[in-house]
Amino acid sequence: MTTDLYADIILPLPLPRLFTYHVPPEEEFRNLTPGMRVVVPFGKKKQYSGIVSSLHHNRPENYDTKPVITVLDGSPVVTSQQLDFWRWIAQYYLCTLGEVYKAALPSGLKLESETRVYYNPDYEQIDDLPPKAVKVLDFLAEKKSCSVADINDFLGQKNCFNLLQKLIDEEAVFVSERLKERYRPKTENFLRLSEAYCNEQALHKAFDALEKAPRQLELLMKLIQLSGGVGKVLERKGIARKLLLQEHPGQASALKELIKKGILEQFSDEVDRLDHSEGDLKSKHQLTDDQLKAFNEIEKAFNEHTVVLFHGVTSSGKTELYIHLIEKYLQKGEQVLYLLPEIALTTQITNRLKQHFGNKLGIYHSKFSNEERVEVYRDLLEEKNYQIILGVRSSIFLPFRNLGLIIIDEEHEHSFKQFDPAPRYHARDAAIMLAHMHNAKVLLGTATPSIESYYNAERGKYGLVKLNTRYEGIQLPRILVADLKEARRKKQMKSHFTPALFEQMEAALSNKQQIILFQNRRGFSPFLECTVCSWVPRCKYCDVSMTYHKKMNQLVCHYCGNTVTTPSTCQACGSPALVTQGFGTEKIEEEVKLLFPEAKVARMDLDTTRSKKSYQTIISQFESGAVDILIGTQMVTKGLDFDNVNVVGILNADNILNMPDFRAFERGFQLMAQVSGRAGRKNKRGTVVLQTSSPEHPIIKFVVENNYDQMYRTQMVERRAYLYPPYFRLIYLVLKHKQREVVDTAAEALANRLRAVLGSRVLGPQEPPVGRIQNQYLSRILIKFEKGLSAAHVKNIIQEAIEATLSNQRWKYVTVHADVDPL
DNA sequence: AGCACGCCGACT
DNA sequence: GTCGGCGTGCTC
Repeated sequence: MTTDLYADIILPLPLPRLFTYHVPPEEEFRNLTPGMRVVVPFGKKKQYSGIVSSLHHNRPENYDTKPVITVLDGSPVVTSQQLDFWRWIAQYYLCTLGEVYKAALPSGLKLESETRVYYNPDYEQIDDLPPKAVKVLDFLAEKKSCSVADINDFLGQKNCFNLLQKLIDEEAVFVSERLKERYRPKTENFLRLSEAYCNEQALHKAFDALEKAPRQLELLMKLIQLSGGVGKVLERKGIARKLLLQEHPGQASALKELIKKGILEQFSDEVDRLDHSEGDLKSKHQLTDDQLKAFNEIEKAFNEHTVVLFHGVTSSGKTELYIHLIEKYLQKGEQVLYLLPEIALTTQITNRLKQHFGNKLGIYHSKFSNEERVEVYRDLLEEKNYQIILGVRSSIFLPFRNLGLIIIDEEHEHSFKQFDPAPRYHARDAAIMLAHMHNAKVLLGTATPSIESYYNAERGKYGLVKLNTRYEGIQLPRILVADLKEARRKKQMKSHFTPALFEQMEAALSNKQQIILFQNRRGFSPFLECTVCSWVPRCKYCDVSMTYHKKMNQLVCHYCGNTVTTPSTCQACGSPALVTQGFGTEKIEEEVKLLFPEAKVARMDLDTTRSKKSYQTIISQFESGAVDILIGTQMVTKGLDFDNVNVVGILNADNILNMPDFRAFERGFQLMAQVSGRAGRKNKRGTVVLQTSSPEHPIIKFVVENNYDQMYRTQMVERRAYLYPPYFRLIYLVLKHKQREVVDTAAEALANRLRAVLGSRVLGPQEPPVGRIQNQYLSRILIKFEKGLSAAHVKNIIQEAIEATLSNQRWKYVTVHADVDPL
């Protein structure tokens, strides 16, 4: 123990430990508290902004500490409750705190270290320099400073390091690490009366003076009007320049004159990027009797349970019920988090909530810019406007102070689980933990509960409330099963359409009704194939065939993003006979256009909805009736309500059901039930045509009967028999290395080590479906263990086994990551 | 994960 | 002879 102060810092790195720095005695660090951001040196020249995890007086024994350089905050940006939550995530999902930090803070609050190069004005050239160096020096002399990347760009080469080193040795330039604050508040120009004119008398004088300048007078009058009258304008609150000129376009010069005369003054101020406008707050609808009954049951269930599963059929008006519930919590002064899967967060739902809650509603979404996300974060931190957050997965990391309720809509959705970068967390499960920490309630809402949640509800861990009637008596759609095998045998198929679907589409089009076609593209994306030798183009870095994108005439690897232009000849045999295989939404779109040349067709999938705007455009086009047929992937199933859709076509149910995954049937049921729910609105019963080669498949039957319970029971029998969730827990361990041989032996060694303790609960190692990604070979171990075994205990065993295996010189450079509760 | 150091092949 | 490839090891 010393009197010196040390800080354990969380750095945004996938390193397992925290790093200890000493805190200098200066005044600046007097109020240093866990949760504040600090800048610390790391390695030879890097600087990072880290989060103070804890402060203590224990001097580390084995190394000298470096000092904390600066504190970035006057008060913590991460609350102690959040830190506890981070620690739980890291421990439960077997990842580092640094990885959680990276995922939890909007990148605008994470600083980036950037090497700056500065020109030395005192430099006098003595030796001769190579011409390139002179060029760089001239460039720098003009700009004073720039980044290393800028010099590379300027020279048009990849690496200028040697050149730069020479210049540094010459003392012609110097470099330093400068941290760049990435978040800049947005500012706007405002106008107000200048001090000198800030009384009625002076104002009258101004009016007189402007007698001969009607435009300027007009502007002044407008300013007064916008301020809310003469009395108000004297308060000098400031009116946005933009707003003032909006009504008097082209009068910037008149405005300039007013400023020059000293009547008005212009100043800039920070503005919110987010819309706080109240709009017309609409009062909520009355709940129907059935909804009200469900509402009361939910309230009652919350008395006994933290989590309640709300199983309401599609179109039962769940959102309306949520609104009533949210209001209750707001009245108690508590915050509400409303979680939605990424793809479901459409303007439809945001508008609806905005109408009810106005500026109390904050939206947190990946399609929002960094700045916007920082503003939501800061707003919550400072407890300003927002009491409800409508957000995606990552919004569980926002700094809630007083969370009362978390609604997780479409609870069954797989996109709540993060896959690729760690932390591989499930937002639903993590949110339940978060609720426990805040003593809040959780409502899981869905028409097709996940087996796990339904199981928890059935055995009494969660409360369960059902709502089986659709809003305004809308009938459930009629589901027709069309046999693909039979239609093919009888040669009745029109490309991918059975007669049944084709007829329904024709009928709908002639009745001016809309159609949604659903094609699940996963595992069936279009690729190129040589008709002569069957060669298929594959990614250079990954073990997958490349996906063909017609619009861009490119082949794209969906694993690493590598793109190449489509080859015109086969790379194996030189034949030009390359054809596309497989069909995705793009192919369907093309066919529909041929089959229904009169109809207007739109496509909605990952490719067409990259931006916030394009997504919106497609939806509003369909809403307005400008589009007759909408073709899409999963996206079309989520949270969209259209009034005029009468036919929904599921083009191929088999490729959902035939996925090599124990959840394939559950998923298939959810998907088909959800798509079907899009059919039929107010006064007409919709039709769903379900095309399949196995019409007798039990899941197809359950979908037709809308029989969730039966589906659940049959699935539970299988889950028990084959030791799957919810009876068992799963953890995947994925090993990576750039040599096949090294990963394989490492995985074998790790599996054996685990087997020594866990026995037959350890399966594999096995090469995953895609065995190589970005030139790294993969191997996977599955650990399956019964609910009775302590998960924490198993995780300890896993961590020790990984550590022990990697300590062997041979496997030193193998990386291992865990996927806890994989989907 | 970066990033530097260090030890070997292909170029002025 | 150097440039620059990537294997190895470290970061409080």
